[in-house]
Amino acid sequence: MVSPFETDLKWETLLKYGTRQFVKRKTAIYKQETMGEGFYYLHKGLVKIVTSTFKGKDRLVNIVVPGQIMGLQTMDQQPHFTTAIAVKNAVIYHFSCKQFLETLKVQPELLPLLTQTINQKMRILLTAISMKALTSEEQIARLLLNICEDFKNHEVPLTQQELADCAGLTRITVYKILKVWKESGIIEIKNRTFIVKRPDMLQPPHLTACTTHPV
Amino acid sequence: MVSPFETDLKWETLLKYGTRQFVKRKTAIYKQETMGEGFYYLHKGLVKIVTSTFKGKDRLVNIVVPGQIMGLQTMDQQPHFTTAIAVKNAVIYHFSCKQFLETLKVQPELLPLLTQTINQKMRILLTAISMKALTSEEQIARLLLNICEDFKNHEVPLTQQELADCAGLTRITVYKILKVWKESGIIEIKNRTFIVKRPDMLQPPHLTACTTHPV
DNA sequence: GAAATCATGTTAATTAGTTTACAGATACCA
DNA sequence: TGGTATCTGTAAACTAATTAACATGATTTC
Repeated sequence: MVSPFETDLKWETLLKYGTRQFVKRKTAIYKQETMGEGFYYLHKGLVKIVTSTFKGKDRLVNIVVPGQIMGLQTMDQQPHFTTAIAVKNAVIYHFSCKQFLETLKVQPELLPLLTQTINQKMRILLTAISMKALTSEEQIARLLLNICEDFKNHEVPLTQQELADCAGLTRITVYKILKVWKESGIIEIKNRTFIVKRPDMLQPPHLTACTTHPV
Repeated sequence: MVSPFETDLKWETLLKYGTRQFVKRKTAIYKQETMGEGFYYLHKGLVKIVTSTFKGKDRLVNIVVPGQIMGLQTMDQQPHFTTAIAVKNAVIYHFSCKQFLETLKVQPELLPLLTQTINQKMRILLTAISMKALTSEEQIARLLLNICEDFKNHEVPLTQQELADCAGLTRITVYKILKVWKESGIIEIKNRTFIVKRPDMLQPPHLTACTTHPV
């Protein structure tokens, strides 16, 4: 699931404590089950957070946009329970947990920032769970809307497979739905990126009219 | 989802800062969308954490057993995004966020306790998401195993409907699966509580043999 | 610039799970 | 103690989504 919430947190002020790293597209920043010695701030680029489910199928749980934090799980000396992969070349800052905890002691006003960030992640997960009560069509509609909001423009830099992984559906299902939307002019597909032309048509009340089945 | 993890956190040492409350069965401790001024420690009883999904269907996201914390969302001055309902008469301790943050300033060694607790909740949510990759039969199997582990005995104090709400399935589906398991002696149902007789049979490799469909 | 890899387009068959509907059992309350 | 409410048992029909399979088009990569 993609964050339906704004990022107005101020991690930027802490960048001086972090070490900058450059990450190439398709490279993992951290991997599920491995131990990490800190967390990351995304400065530029785009990162997807995936989790390998029981059957080995990946599930895309979160898309991290610049200004956001990832990998906080290691604050707890626990292995990562997700994998972070750059979908665009990225610039990240790494923070050591130990050092962050030290900083926190002298600057306790940072704590709200931490709890806010964690709560946001928690909400994202909970939203992903709630989404399962919707039809696949509604799920993908909300997904696209959230992504659009995140990117401020209406381009969606995800493949059909990734969209499917977001919602826990198959690529075929996603394809069928997108096809209908393409035909009715809600979205446009040109060289492998979607552009949402009519976000209003993806809003809940409008959706019922669209059926995923041929007449 | 029910916690698959142990609780060896030491919130008990902080009880002196909390105010004790008694909660009757079927009563809400806090409600989704309402503002809360603190979080809760469950001392005795049993509490289910539900979230109202988009279609109004409830989803049971977590079962809180004694020794655990609930309602941490309000640390962030945000409304609760879940509802907590006692399923057994409960004794809880309420902590004011403000006061807890003050305590944290003088006792920074409490921070790991907080991050551990939050991480645990996060893991629970993520597990619930991952479960969707499994068949409904496997989901319910894992659910029962987790619940058994949580309660240290093999009795499951949930209705079929609640099990269904845990997994995001319908009661009929749950019923069908339980029926097969009952017939093959894996579980026993007497006056509305399940007892898991053969937890081993619910382990992944064994499960494939059981079909939910009549021969 | 050719080969290999990856992403999309499309169909048909299958199936798992939902919906609906109702009867019987058990608990609760007052 | 009776009545209401809640929970379980069960069947049949339906449908949405999956699986499987293959063809075409677009990028990487060497």
